[in-house]
Amino acid sequence: MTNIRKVAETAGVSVSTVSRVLNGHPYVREDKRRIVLETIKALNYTQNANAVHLSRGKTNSVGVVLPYLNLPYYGEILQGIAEEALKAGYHLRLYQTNYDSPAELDAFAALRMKEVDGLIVASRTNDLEELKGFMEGDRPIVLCENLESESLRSVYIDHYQAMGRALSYLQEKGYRKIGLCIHRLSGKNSEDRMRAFREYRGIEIRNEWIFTGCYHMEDGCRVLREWMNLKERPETLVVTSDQVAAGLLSEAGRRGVSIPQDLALLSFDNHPISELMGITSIEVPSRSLGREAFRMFLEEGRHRSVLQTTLFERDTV
Amino acid sequence: MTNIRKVAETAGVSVSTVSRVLNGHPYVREDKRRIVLETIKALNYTQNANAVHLSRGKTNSVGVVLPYLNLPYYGEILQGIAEEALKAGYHLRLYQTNYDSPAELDAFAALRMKEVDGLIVASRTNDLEELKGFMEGDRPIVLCENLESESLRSVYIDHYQAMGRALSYLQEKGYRKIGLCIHRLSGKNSEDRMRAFREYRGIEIRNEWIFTGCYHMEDGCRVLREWMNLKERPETLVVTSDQVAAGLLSEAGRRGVSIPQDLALLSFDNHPISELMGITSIEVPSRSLGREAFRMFLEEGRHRSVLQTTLFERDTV
DNA sequence: CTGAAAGCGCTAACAC
DNA sequence: GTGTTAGCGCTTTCAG
Repeated sequence: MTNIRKVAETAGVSVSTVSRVLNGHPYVREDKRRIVLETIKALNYTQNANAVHLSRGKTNSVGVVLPYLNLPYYGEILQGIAEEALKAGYHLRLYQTNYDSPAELDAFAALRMKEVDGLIVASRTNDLEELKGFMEGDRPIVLCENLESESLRSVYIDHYQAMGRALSYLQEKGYRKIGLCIHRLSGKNSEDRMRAFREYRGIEIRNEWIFTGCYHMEDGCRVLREWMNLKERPETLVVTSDQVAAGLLSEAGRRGVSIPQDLALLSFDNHPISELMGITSIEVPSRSLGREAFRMFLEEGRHRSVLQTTLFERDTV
Repeated sequence: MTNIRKVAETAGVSVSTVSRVLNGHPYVREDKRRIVLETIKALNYTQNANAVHLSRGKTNSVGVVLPYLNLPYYGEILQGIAEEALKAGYHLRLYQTNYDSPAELDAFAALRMKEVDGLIVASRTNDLEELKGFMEGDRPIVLCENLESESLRSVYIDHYQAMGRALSYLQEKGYRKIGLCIHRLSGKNSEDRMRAFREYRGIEIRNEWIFTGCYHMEDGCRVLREWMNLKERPETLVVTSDQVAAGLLSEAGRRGVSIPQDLALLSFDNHPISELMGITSIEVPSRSLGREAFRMFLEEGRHRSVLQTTLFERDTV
């Protein structure tokens, strides 16, 4: 167990001198610095991160809270966070929650326990007030949702606006009967989308045209079959992820449903698959969302940031 | 800054007693236990993880080293690891490397610094010998590649065998001229695949039929165009990921190339997209790979484990 | 059952 | 420039 004291002793200097060269502090004579460096190498010494963290009171790492890892949307957010973290010399601790409340609280507990310097929450299931209880003075929490708060930081896409835009685009194209494929009904982002959907005027919507639990391609296939079994069908579906839209589209091909003649599809994300399959999609800049979330964690001051969406017209509307 | 000592003082007991109730140790009288618990709640006290880690010499977390986060293969591995880690009460530290050598070494440095209790390496770029230099007595390193080693642990898919099987399947189907789409040429897994490809007898292969840098759908599109520009074309392509095969397939549709008549495709992964698009694919159980990797990190004893692949015949061969 | 005290390994204020 | 030393907050012998 070779520690800083041993290095100091064998190098014939004090621990503080060793600490200074370790941390690149000034005021160390060149010859001492050199002998310390040599001793470190000779003893094959490495700092103990936990001791450093304890002493410094921070860990240079940030926790990322997300429900699933195998969904492109979260993969991209994570990638964006990772890119910025790498630049800033931060590391990521992952809290994959499956929207399980205790698993999510775990991440917040880690914050209080000073295991992470801050938290980026890509999506959550716990109540905001509950979560606020875990706040620690200067340890930022960034949420990827539209939020007004003194204490929390928020990077988001205006899903209310994006949904409104989707609907007005469909309306312009002459569609009236509109259905929806959505991940879940709870959660700020989903609620914003739902609200926009329900409040929009001049279209026909029905509860049985709203399909929830749509995450993967398979869900898209399932929804198309359900759509076929409907007595009264919507003419078009707004789909909150490209993966699901891809499932819908390909199942439609198999079942002889013409897109967009029988059913139009307007999707969100604009990931490569939508371009590949010619799916009209509204880009949600998830990678940028991740990047921005990390920057917001790092920088003091900014507490709120909106990212813009872009419509890509292709062949499914 | 409410710490264990303060809790002890206000509860009127010693720090060790507080520590005992904190850690659920036996031999604490019920009334003391209760008063400690109450004081903890009253003072809104939380343990400092870094102090615990320092004192215990372990962090209950494992580092995961992988090149990219937005590739389904790695997403699934990560998901598998996360599932098992959750069960075991471990946390994940992410080291996303982009196959950048220093970024990868960072993870190994963290191991030496006792920031993680072990490492799971999904894919690496550094030399094995170099990495071994970072080994710490009892801190396991699990690599997702075929490896014989006393010190390292290995969970893998036999890519040599899987490739051989792919080729013999194609051969049975009457194909002779075979090309290859592969991620990269270096790396144990890729080398195993390449070796199987080169050593296989009775088929025609050419260097210009080997396409590297194939990760995403877009790469598949690109490769199809390159294939079209070839004077002499292979009749079939073995593709090391469904995403890339999907790109090839859809670009083929756009360019009027018939699959499998003009070009057959045999892919790896068997992720949902291959089922969706009817791509013949050899299942690589990446989720299980992740799960198994974590178990191997945790359990003493087992040092080597192979996972089997399964062929799913569909419409592209 | 309980407490005192010796670490765990490092940082940084302070004195020289 | 350099060394001494008091923390950082917790765990865990060891003695009682």
